[in-house]
Parts: sequence; structure tokens; C-alpha cells
Amino acid sequence: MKREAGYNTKQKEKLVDFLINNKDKHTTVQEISAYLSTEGSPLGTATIYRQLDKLVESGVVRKFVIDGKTGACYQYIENEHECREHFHLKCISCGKLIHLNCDHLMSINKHIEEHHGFIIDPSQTVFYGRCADCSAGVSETDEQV
Amino acid sequence: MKREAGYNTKQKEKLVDFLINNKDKHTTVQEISAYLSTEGSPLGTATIYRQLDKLVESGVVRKFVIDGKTGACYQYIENEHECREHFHLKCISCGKLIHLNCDHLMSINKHIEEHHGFIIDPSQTVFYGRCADCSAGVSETDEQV
DNA sequence: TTGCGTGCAAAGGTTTTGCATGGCA
DNA sequence: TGCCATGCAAAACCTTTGCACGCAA
Repeated sequence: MKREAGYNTKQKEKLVDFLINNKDKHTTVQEISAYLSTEGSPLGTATIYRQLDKLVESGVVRKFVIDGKTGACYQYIENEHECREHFHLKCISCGKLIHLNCDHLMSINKHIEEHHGFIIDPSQTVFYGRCADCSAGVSETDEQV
Repeated sequence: MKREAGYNTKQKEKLVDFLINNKDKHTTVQEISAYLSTEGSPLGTATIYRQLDKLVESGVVRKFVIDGKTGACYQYIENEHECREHFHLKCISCGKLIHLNCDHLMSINKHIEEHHGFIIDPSQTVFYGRCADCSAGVSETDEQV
């Protein structure tokens, strides 16, 4: 895996550049599209999706589906090895994505596999909740469920 | 919370019946629609979505967004209180939903809150991976995502 | 009677696909 | 030159919304 697929085109380069420059947060396809347009190197939607698919498949980019109606979110993964081995916390209030490197947490992985026969895929698992900032000040949207 | 909303209609009853009868697995809107049609009590798509929304809001049903292209999955939650206090494991291969009651796991909740200032919402968090059956036998259909 | 629930159809938005053209190797 | 990548537009999908009518309370 991690096949550095196909050709290198200017468009692809621009796309990856953008993703890297925004690796601290996730982006949507329309954000990418909008940015590249104003950048002077517009990229067809179809192409964006196609490239994104490849990047996700090769592990360079991660795809998040928050609620299914906002559209998927993509985020560049700096170190695919690291990110493959830790979990992510996503704040349902501000949308911030937190990379959680923590041995303690990783032990749950082992625990579940050994005690429950279930193999967790950290790359697909995201913990949803509220980050320190949001749980401190705000209370809004307080959904009870 | 848990407002037993509005009127009771035959359609709603049929829908909930179906969900309860399939509480061991998730179902999609089109599965629901297809079933109710063959059942003799077809229900308009719009209505299904509307009812489902209410059920999700009242906590009776849980909504899962697996990959954003298959459509959302819904599943009846038998005991909302219990389900509020434990995590769920969802097999990305067979779709099985596993309720995980485990103190060890619950400790991660505390851990993350204390050490990372992040408050996890178990009712929204689902671990994705492969269940014992699927990780054992199958080598699957090369799905990436 | 009141107003929520339902149906149908249309709209909205995201993602995919087809086909011809252009560019990397 | 061969093949992948790109563009554009159309299609496919899922989900939501508007409006009129029916039914529960």
C-alpha cells in the first residue's frame, strides 16, 4: 500500500499543497474547490473527488463523515504511521479534530481485541464529544438525546 | 427528554415494529421502505425520514453514518439508559452492532476527561472495526474507505 | 375541530460516471 | 506512444421541503 500512484500533475500538486497547508483542520470538497478557484488553478469537482479517493486509499488523507448531510471532510495526515496508531477526538461543538497520542488509550485496543474479539480500526474510529474549550464556556445546542 | 411525541398512527407503528424486529442490526431507509411496501403498508420516503428524525431525537433510535455514500443506517435502541453508559462496536464488514458493557472501557472516558480535557459522548461514539466472525473467516471484498 | 402525520412530487446537495481531450513518463 | 488525469456535463443518490389532504386526540 501507500502506492505513490500515477502521474504528478500541477493540479494534483496544488490540491495536496492545500491539504498540507490545512492539515490542522479538515476541509470539505467545496472549500477545496473554492480555494483552488480563487487561487487561479481551478480544479473540476470530479477530479477533486477522484484525487481525494486515491489519497485516502493510499493513506495520505483521512476522510470523515460527520453527519452525512454536510458532505465529507478530508484532512491530510502528516505521519500516516502515527495516525494509524492513535485515535481522534472530534469536538461536536467547534469541529476541532484532536490527535490523541496516548499509550493508555491504545491499550483499549488490545483489551477489546483480547476480551471481546473485536479488532478496532483506529483509522475509522473517532470519539465524539466536547473539547475543553467548548465544554467549559459554551452550553448551547445542549442536546439531550 | 424522551418525549413520546405526537400521535400514534398505523404507519408509525409499522415502522417502529420493523425497527424493533431488526434491533439486532441496522437498517437503511430503503430497506425500511422496501419492507413496508411488500408488507402492504407502504410508507412514503419523506415520512420515513421524518419519523426517523423524531425517533432519533427522542433517543429511541440511533443513527449511524458509515461512509456517506450508502445512506445513513438506523437502529432501534432497546434500553436507552444502558446505551447511554456504554460504547458500541460496529463491524464494518457485517454491520453488526455490539453493545459493550465493560468497566475497563468506561475508564477511558474518565481518563480522557482528566488527562485531555475532552468529554466523550458515548451515545455518539462508535468504534469501527471487525467483529470476531468477520476478522476470522473472511478476508473481505477489498473495501478501502 | 385542531393540528400533527402522510403522500407525492419537486428541489437541493453531494458524489459518481461517461466521454473526449490534454499531459506525464 | 501509451495511459493516466482532467473537464464538463449529465446522472445517480440520498435527504429535505412545500403543499394539500387525512386522521388522531
